[in-house]
Parts: sequence; structure tokens; C-alpha cells
Amino acid sequence: MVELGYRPNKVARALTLQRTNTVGMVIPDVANPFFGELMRGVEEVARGIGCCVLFGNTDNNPVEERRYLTEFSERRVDGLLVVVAAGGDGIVSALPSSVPVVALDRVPEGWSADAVVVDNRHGIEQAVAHLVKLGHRRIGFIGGDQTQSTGRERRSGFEEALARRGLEPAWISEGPFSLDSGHAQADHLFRQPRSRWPTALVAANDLLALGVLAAAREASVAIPDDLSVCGFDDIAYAALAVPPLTSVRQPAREIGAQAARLLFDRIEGRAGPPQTRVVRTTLIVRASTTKVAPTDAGSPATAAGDSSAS
Amino acid sequence: MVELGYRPNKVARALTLQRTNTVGMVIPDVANPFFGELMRGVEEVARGIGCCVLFGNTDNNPVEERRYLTEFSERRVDGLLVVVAAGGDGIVSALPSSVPVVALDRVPEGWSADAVVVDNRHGIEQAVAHLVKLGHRRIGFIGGDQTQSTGRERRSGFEEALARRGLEPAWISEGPFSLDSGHAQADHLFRQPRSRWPTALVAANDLLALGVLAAAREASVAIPDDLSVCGFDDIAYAALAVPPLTSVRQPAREIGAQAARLLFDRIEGRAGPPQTRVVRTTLIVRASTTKVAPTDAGSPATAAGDSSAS
DNA sequence: CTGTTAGCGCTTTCAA
DNA sequence: TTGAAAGCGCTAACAG
Repeated sequence: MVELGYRPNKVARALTLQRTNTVGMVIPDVANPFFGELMRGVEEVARGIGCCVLFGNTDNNPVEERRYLTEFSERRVDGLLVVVAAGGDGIVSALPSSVPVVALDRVPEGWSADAVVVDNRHGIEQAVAHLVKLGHRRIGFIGGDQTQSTGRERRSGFEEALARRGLEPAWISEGPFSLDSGHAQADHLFRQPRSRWPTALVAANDLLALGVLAAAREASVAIPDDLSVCGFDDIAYAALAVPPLTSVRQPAREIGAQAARLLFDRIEGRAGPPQTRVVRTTLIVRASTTKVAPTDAGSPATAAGDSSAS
Repeated sequence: MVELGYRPNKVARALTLQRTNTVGMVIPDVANPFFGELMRGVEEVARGIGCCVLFGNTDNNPVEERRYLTEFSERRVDGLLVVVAAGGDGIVSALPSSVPVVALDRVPEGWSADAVVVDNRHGIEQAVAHLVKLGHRRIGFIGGDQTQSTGRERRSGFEEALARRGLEPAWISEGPFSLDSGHAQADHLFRQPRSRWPTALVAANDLLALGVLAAAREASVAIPDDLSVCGFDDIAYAALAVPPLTSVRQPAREIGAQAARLLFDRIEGRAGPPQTRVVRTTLIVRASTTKVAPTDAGSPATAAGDSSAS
């Protein structure tokens, strides 16, 4: 009798067992490869334990985010994975308390549950260390969205990394995490007198850095000879850029996988107090950064302890 | 009583109603922005009608594909959306017959259910028409995976588009749909005597075209002056390439949305016999294609009706 | 060891 | 109009 066409009904099973073997994942944008990689990481570990993932796209809209969170909780998912929407710190109060949640990539103000994030400060430190080793002293920063923890941490990480070396930022600006924003910020910089330009720029993500590259091409600024540029994320396109972009790699898939593992531990009850796991970045050196030009090398503008020039 | 903390249980509801308000979507790779866009399209229309999407990543592995398909059907999804895995034509026989399915982007041999695909032949025709209008007569093709319908259709579309104009392919090669493959195919071409090179190349997708661009840069072949290059897909990166890539745009999100609408119509019973919807491509002209160089313009090598040269 | 039954939380039908 | 009961397909507890 089983032979001809019987299929177990997992929804009945879920009702009985009070367990759906499903997790909900809500992210800002599936079409963004970074979030896509996060999902891959999640999917791989979920599949390994026979769990499926329900997915919701928020487009960074906090109301869609809430909607999905309550929808998923009504569907009795066993756990929730969420990449918090940009301005959506309000989520903290709206979380269904009955189900384990872990935050990925960004953690909102006042978050008290599990989280898996990248060490943004350390990543920026790697970028700055690399540039300093190449002889750069006048280093600027092309910043991202300051309403997100990632944007804030990278910016303050930059200031700290310089301060640690007795240097001062040669340039700081900010805008959305987008190509156009990078382009516009670079244009703004290029309009300053050339003598005040940094010799190297750290961008808060690769999109911004790519925007800088495009603006530089239009303004006939040679990268890396006139200006070294370092990105953050190491998206697939970074390697294809002209010149190939030096970037701080975020192990997106690993973040997803860790978050999923943490979530399942919590679901099974074998996870202590809420923890936030931080995964490390890696600096990928390519051709967009190079030694500072000899003429710039000794420039005293912002060098530590060299007050004779300012 | 309802006031304090009651959440309806949708799994019980689903059991009773025999309807989960869930669709399953299985794709090769979420981290690929093209599939990500498909998902966005699906998600947008699904959300509009209160439906959620369960997601499965197959990595182009037919066995994972089957696994997900049966898993989803046991979970009693109301419908299935599938981007068939590369070598996975076997899927046709393995499909759960009880649930509506629509194929996206690729349709396997012997598929008899609904499908939404792009008009690959027409897309290639647009590329060829564009190049011919620029004066090109010696046009080559950098091909993709011939085990996929997309790869096959683009290649045969290319041959037909040339034949329609009395031209013959000046070059045809093939390989996987990847950057490295495009690079390798271009290297191979560049090793031929320069007199035999095409003046323009159509690539079966943007990754291949980007690989050609990289190989050309290394071989000091000027794009587009020595060689025009046209891609297919118009991925986000096409616009950022150096030079920006002329490409045939696939409206990925629209494909996803159409597929979802078709699926819901079928679920509701308001859809006639199985149909395959084909959505049109758009040519996006950028800087990687240009008029044929004067010296090449009159070249007789493969011009129609000009037998004096061959 | 096999077979029966209660109950998961909902909707729908039928009775009061 | 309101209330009780049956049943969706499963698992677990219990009885034979």
C-alpha cells in the first residue's frame, strides 16, 4: 500500500511534534550577492540537519521586516535569522519572544540575543596597516551609511587605526553604501586642491571603492599611482575591477553558517547565555594599492609628531 | 483574552485548509545575482497575496534538486518554482505530480508543464543586428554550456542570425558559463593569426564577455577598437566593466514575477492548458562595441556572396 | 510486539 | 446568533 503514491504529510507532523524543522531568514535584498552568500551558508548547514529555510525580503523596510517576523512566528518556525533593516532598530522591541533569533552582519542598538558579526574594526585596521606599510601617511576614508552598525564601526575603526599610529585622517566623507555615493564622494575630494589629497583611500565597502575607481578614471586620476584605494567586503566583482581592487574580505558564507549553527544549538537548548560571535576578515591585496610615490613619501602634512609643516 | 499574547497557529490552519500558502523555489545558487533577482520577483508577487517562499539551493546538483522537490511536496507547498539544474533533465520524471510546477529560465527536455523563459534567440538576434549595423561582417561567438537550454539556444540563435544575413560565423567556441572560460576561449582566439580574427564577438553571457575583456587587456587587444564585444544578461557588473559592456538584458525580476503569477493562477485553477511564457530581452548599448575599423570594413573574408576571397 | 486512541490548533458543519 | 463536534494526518502513550 505504501508502494503506490504515499507521501508523508509534514505539516501534520509539525503540528503534532510542535516543531516545523523550518527556520525563517529575513534579509534586505536577495539580489545582493553578499546576502546571497549569507543565505548559502545558512542553507548548507540547515540542509545538513534536515531543516528548510523560509525567506523574506525586506528591502530595508522596517515595516516589511516586522511583518515577516510575525508571519514566520505564526508559522511556527523553529528559529529566526535576521539581517536587520537599515533604519530598523525598532525591531528589538517587536521580536516574537517565543522563538530563538540570531542577528547576522548587523546588530541593532539594544540587541540582547545571539548575533554573528564581522570584526569591522579589525578589518579596517588591516587595511590601514597595509597602507601604512606601503608608506602612506595621508590616508582618507570614504564612508558608508552611519545609521547601520557596520557603517559606524568602520568609520570609527578607521579613526582609531590612524590614532593608534599618531596619524590624522586626511579626508573623511560619508554617504549611502552605493556606487554612486562613492563616485560623488570621490568627485568632491577631487575638487579640493591637489596638494591636500590623501595618497590613499579606504572605502567602507567595495561599492564605494568601485565608485571611486570610476570617478578617478573620469578625472584622470591614476589608480594606484596617484592614489591607492582599498575596499571592504571583497565582492566577486572586486577582482574584476580595473585595476583589481585590494579589499578586506568578509567571509559571508561563513557568517551564515556560523549563525545557523548557533541558532540550531539554541533551538536544541545546548547554548548558554546569548553570545555574539565575531568572525575575522582577511585582507586581499590586489593592484589598486601600491607604495606611496616618492614625492609624497616624506610629506609632512599629517605625519605624527612633525609639527614643523602645519 | 486575545489581547495578551495570542498568535494564530498557521500550521494547524494549513492542515485544516489543506493549503499552506507557501511555494517552494529551487535554484542553483542564491549567491548568483541573476537568481537572486528571480527570487525577488517571485517574493514580491508572493508577498502580495500573503504567500511565503521556501527556498532550496541545488548547486546545479540534480540529486539535491530531487531531494528538495520531494521535501517541498511533503511539506505540502501549494506550488513549485524551479530553475532546473544544469544536467538535470531527469527531473521531468521525478516531479511530484500532485503539485503545480513552473520552470524558470531554463526548460528541460520533455517539459510539459508551465514555464517562463527568455527569448534567447531573439536576444542574440538583437546583438547581431546591432553589430551588423555598426558595419561588422566578421562576427564570432564565445559560447556557454551546451547542456543547458540557454546555452544551446544562444548558440543556435547566433548561427541563425548570421545565416539570415548570409554571413558565416567567423569564430565559434564554447565552454562553461564562467569568467575563466571566457578568458580561455579568448586566449585561444588570440593565438590565431590576426588576419583571421573577427571584428566583433558575441558572448553567450556576461561572465564570458568579462573574461574576454580581461584576456584582451592582457593581450593588449583594444576593446572596442580592435574588437567589439557584446555580452548577455546585463548583470550589474556589466555597467562597471572597463569598457562598460554592451549587453542583452534579461529582465530577471520580471521573469520571476511572471512565473509566480502563472503559478498562482494555476493554483487557483484559473489557468488553461500548460503554457510557456516568453519574455523579451533588451539590448543595452555601452562602450564595448563600436563601428568596425575602416580597414576591416570591406574585408571579404566571410561576407555574403563574396566568394572571391575564400 | 502490534493495535488503538488521544490530541496538536484550526475551520467548517451542524445543532441548539 | 452562538456553541459543540468532527476531522485534517500525524506521533506518542497506552492497552491488548
